[in-house]
Amino acid sequence: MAGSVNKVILVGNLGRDPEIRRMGSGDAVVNLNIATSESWRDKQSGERKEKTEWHRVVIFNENLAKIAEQYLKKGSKVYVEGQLQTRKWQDQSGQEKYTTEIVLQRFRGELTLLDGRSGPGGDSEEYGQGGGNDFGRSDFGRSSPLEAPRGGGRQPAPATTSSYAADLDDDIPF
Amino acid sequence: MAGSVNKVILVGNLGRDPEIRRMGSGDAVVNLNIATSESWRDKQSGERKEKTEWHRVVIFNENLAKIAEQYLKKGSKVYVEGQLQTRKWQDQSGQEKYTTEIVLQRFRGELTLLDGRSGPGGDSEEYGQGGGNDFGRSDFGRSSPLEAPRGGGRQPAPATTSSYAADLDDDIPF
Amino acid sequence: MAGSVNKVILVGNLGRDPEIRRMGSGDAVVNLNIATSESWRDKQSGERKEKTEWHRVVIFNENLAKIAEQYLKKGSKVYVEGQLQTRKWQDQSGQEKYTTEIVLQRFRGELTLLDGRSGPGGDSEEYGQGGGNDFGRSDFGRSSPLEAPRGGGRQPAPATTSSYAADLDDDIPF
Amino acid sequence: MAGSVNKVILVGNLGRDPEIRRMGSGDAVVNLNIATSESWRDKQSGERKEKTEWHRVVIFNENLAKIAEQYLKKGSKVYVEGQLQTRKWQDQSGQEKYTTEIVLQRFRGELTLLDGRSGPGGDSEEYGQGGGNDFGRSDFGRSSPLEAPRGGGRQPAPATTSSYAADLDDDIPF
DNA sequence: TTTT
DNA sequence: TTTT
Repeated sequence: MAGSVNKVILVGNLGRDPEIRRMGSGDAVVNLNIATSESWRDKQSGERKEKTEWHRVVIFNENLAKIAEQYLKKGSKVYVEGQLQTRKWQDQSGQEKYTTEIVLQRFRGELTLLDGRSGPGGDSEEYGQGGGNDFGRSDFGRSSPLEAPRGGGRQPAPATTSSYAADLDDDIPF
Repeated sequence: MAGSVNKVILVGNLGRDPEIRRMGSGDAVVNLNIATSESWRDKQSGERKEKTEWHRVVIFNENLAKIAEQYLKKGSKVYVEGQLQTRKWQDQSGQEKYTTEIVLQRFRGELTLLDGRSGPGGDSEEYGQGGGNDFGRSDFGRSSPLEAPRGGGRQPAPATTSSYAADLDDDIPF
Repeated sequence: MAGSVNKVILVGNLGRDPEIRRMGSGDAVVNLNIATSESWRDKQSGERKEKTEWHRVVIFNENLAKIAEQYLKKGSKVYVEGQLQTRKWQDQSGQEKYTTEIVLQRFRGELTLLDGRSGPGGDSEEYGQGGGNDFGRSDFGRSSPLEAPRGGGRQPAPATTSSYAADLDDDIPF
Repeated sequence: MAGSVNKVILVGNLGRDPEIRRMGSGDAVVNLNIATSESWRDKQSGERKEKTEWHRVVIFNENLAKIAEQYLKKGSKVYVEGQLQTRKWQDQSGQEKYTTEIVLQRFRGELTLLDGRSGPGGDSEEYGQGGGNDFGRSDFGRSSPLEAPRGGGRQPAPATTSSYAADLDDDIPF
């Protein structure tokens, strides 16, 4: 539409382990079920109440899909940024259904693990020291591996996709 | 869930005039249909493509509902901030359906008109002079009218709810 | 300006305990020092690098100030939402200085504790069971305590300020 | 820090034309001065008040820099998404100063023109037809031009960097 | 310095 | 159904 923004920001916990599907192209697509909730005290009864909202997140972004696959699990607390998409489908009986999802497209979206210590079981020295389980705002996606990360002038070396992508193949990305 | 965030930010245009429903309590609930879209050039065909996403926005926030009712119309460009909620309902045939909406709860959410000149048709002197079609981050809601807007210390007079609430009763709030 | 948005979203850790100042009015104003950081692997050296950015957060919002005062401490991980404000001041030598802060005005902003277990030392049963250390998007501020939290129609009871405000006086708000 | 988020979202107007600097590498770096403001009615005096906040935005992202250079001008209304960075510098007298900016790093950030019709002066046919002055969430950056925009599976062709990057070289990107 |  |  020209001049539009479609952004969802969630901080919540995975209700179950990530679900990974493999596309024909070999790319992984990861689905997350994320719960957010609010609690309050009911004015009348004085009771504490809580309402949980479940969100369906779909990750097409390759880097983030890999990371989700490797490091997220049931209970993980994450920061997710994506866009809303509603798709139509038909159930077995031919009924039209609509599902709204938070989508992290290729080269788009962000996913950050917020648990104190969420890396791989063993927890490598890398991870322990290196710091940063912000596994990459995958905005960087698969940007040209030929592109040296010169950065933005006076900024210190910026976090480019290239380095993240490389990391994913040989060691822990955060 | 403790420590969760559920936030949607949209900038888009209304596909039709706002729909107003009156609750038993007399409160208005406003529904907006907002379009966001992205465009890109297809690599293969070289054609320009565009995909529009439609969002259903529900405003329970009283101040924002009034404002939406008065100043928004088909085509208006708005900034909306709310939270995702999915509700279950049954269609006429008893089929279970789910609808996901961006909800602006009472005292919650934001709604800002982004059109250059979007006030009421004639454009009142109030509006012309008053300035600001940022019709109030309705966070202020109907907070205590007994509360003087002393502000935050060194800040210049802050925009408090009180003043907004007052405005709503006697004149145009912006 | 009419139609403007000024929003900052941070997820980071406190570099030191909150600093509380008491205003003439008796209201508390809380300052937080929050660190965010990014890490990446340097293309040339192959080394892991990390850059930390420090943010100065000022909380005028009374509910959130109380909560920050009570439950945040050095190292706490928080989600903060506020607005950017730059103010001018003079140092001892009369030099003009500018400081940019993330401000949570009265009735505005959000503050959510993201640590797994961040409540008060003893940890009440309330807290343990009730869930929710999302201590209230303080949008609710001090909205009218005379206002029953009827909610937004079909929504389940919404989290209103009233209940939160009440909580703060007699028990743990989350 | 591991698990951090540093995000600024602004909707405001340019106080003056973009300032372009050319780096040694030939890359352009663009500075924007953006105003956001809030207005309210003073409780005591009954007067309308307004406070404007000025923001310094720095664009290192190459695509967005080009676009800012070409299409933004004094008065333009824009949506900007970047991150906070504070840098230290010395004025002529050797005094230490700090400046906080909203930075759009390479491959990062977003910039969307919100004016109804803000394209190039003459308004090319391309622009008129092409649609979309959402000039690309430059997340796409300069990602590999060898990467075909296959998209995210069932999604319709997604907006990939590739197409945007290509556009920038031969015609108007929106 | 913008915008309303 | 909007917008460009």
